[in-house]
Amino acid sequence: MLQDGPLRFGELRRTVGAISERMLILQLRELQTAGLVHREVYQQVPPKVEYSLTAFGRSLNDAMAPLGTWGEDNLERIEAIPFE
Amino acid sequence: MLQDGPLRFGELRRTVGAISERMLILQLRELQTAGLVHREVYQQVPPKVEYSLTAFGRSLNDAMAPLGTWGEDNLERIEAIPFE
DNA sequence: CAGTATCCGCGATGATACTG
DNA sequence: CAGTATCATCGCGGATACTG
Repeated sequence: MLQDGPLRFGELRRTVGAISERMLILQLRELQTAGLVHREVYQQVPPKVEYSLTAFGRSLNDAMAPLGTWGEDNLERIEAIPFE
Repeated sequence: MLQDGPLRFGELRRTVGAISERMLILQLRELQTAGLVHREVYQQVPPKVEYSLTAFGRSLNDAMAPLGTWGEDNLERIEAIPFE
């Protein structure tokens, strides 16, 4: 599970790991449009932008938590599934 | 939410709705390989095949239930999200 | 640092026809 | 009824280069 505090773009990138810069941006824009993520721009140099969940985003995060737990509980079995 | 009893291929197709025959088969085979779905073949004419969840499948279904509830609870807001 | 812009391949999916 | 087989398309996402 990811931390819940606001994260800067670079932090997010490192935290998520296996995602290209392009896709991370596209996803963030989409989540923002959907009202799940809030984007806060700080007018300064160097640029600083923080992303955080909205209340709506947190509600979805909560709803997905059991699925995350299931994934952890069944990691071995899941990883044993062959690629078709 | 879908019913949980065994369903025949045609029933599944009608129940799910917007899915091509091809994709339904591919998805079912994949779910079967993953151990989430059980496929029971009845040797008779006309052919009869029933699909049902395994215990593993039910556990995933349970883990996804809260997400389903969230979706229902937020249907209006979700449908208001514009296509990008 | 936090993005944009552009090009491009390839796999996912649809459409259609056929079968035991 | 319950699939399979084949072909064509299309847009997702990777790679790379550039910018305020």
